[in-house]
Amino acid sequence: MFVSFKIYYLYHVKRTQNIEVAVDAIVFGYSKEEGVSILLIKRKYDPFKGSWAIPGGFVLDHESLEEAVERELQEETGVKISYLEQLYTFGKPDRDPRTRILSIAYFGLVKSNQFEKLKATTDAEDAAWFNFKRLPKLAFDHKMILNVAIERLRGKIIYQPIGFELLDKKFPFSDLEHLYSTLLDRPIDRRNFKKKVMSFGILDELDEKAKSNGAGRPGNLFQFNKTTYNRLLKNGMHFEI
Amino acid sequence: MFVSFKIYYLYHVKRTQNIEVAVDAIVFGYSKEEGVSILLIKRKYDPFKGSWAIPGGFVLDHESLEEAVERELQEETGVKISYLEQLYTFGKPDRDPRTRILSIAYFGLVKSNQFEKLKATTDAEDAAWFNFKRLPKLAFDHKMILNVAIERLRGKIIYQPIGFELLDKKFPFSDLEHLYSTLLDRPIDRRNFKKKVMSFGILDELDEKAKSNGAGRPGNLFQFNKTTYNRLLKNGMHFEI
DNA sequence: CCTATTTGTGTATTTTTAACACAAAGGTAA
DNA sequence: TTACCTTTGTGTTAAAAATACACAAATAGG
Repeated sequence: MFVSFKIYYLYHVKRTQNIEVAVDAIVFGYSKEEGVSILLIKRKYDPFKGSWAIPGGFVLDHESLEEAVERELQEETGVKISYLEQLYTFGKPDRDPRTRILSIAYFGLVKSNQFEKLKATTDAEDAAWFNFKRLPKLAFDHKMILNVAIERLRGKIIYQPIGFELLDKKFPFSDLEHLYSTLLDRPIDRRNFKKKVMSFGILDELDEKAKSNGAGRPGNLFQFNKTTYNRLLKNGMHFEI
Repeated sequence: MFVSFKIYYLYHVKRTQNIEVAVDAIVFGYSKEEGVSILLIKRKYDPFKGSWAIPGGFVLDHESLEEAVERELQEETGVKISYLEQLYTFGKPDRDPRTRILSIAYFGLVKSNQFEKLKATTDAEDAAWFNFKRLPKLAFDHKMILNVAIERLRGKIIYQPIGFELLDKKFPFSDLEHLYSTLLDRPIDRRNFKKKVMSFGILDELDEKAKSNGAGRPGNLFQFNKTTYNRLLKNGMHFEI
């Protein structure tokens, strides 16, 4: 009788709910050759063993959601991100076949240099980048989550200068142009685009020339100036491509 | 021994986490007299007993997050919303003094006619509207949550026609103008504003005149045409004030 | 019927966006 | 070393959109 009460207490009073809390991280990377890509892991365990999935995992009791994201990403892929923001919380009761799992999805960007570095570790058989237009079949409701993430990235680069988080610290202007063109899926007029971007005054043009990558006239390298950006932002500047 | 195992199983295997899941609803209402207002409840129990707070509560195992929001709103305030979208998930480990509570905040709008109707029920001693610029002291981290919600509403009415969800089905044009002016906190040129809004073709001008509210020339009533809006949206129309 | 209040309406100016083409720099291969 | 290929850099003009601005007409109330 006492035992039953104890179990009842733990199960129904202290824990009235049966919902587990997880985070997922949709991480975008970019290179001129590979285009915009998303980081996925191959699931090592059931359900969906062997399927590709968005990296993520359960939140520990003491850590913040952002800490959970960075820990899981480190464990599963070894990747360090340069930009992170919350995307959306997916909470349908039956989105996981085992038990109810609530997932707070985050949306991350990695710099071009991190793009190649990938380390497969314990939790995942494999981790790899997939071009965002050629994604494999995905576990759970991850396909839908990715669509939300892609829409968010697409919408966001228009009115916030987060595209720079996908490039190296120093980059040729054409990389930025190519990134926007790929993501927005439309051609971009080089002159008009440059005119507009430079008009914000948040890009420093360096004296260094970009490396020669085969053929073509080498261009100057540029660098995003976050300090200037923040200052201008305070003064009411409005970034919009 | 068997008993310990059972408890261990329930507590540590089936339930490795100690996080409770709640939803909160930031509900906006509007009337020309009262301006943009937010629906709050007075807490009946500790912690923060007697403080004003955002309505919300724990998610039941079987219900979706949206269902939880609507149920809690019904229980606590009796208000029915006309627009609901997810706002943000607040997950800091210590945001509630009792135990870790994750809150998925939603953002809702009610039509002007619902604005007055308020019913205080069991869970809250009281429920009331507060002008969004004159908010009382709030429980938990609710102040911060409200700020996020206000920013979201402000940002959103610019590029999505959700302002109509705050008005009656039929409204005089000046109501819309006043709503935008209040929310964006800047004067609006009546002629330019009307020119732009009407250019989208999503407002039907009715033959009825608005009631006389004291003095002034009565104007026509207008009505948001959602069907037309959805059709135009598909054809690539871009709403932006 | 006079006054106060609110609605309705058009044009001119400025600003922003969009369209558009050719010369210069370097790499590579003949 | 030269000819060719690829890529970068640059300015003007036309069209579209945003902004600034003022007065007459309709009603309510005194």
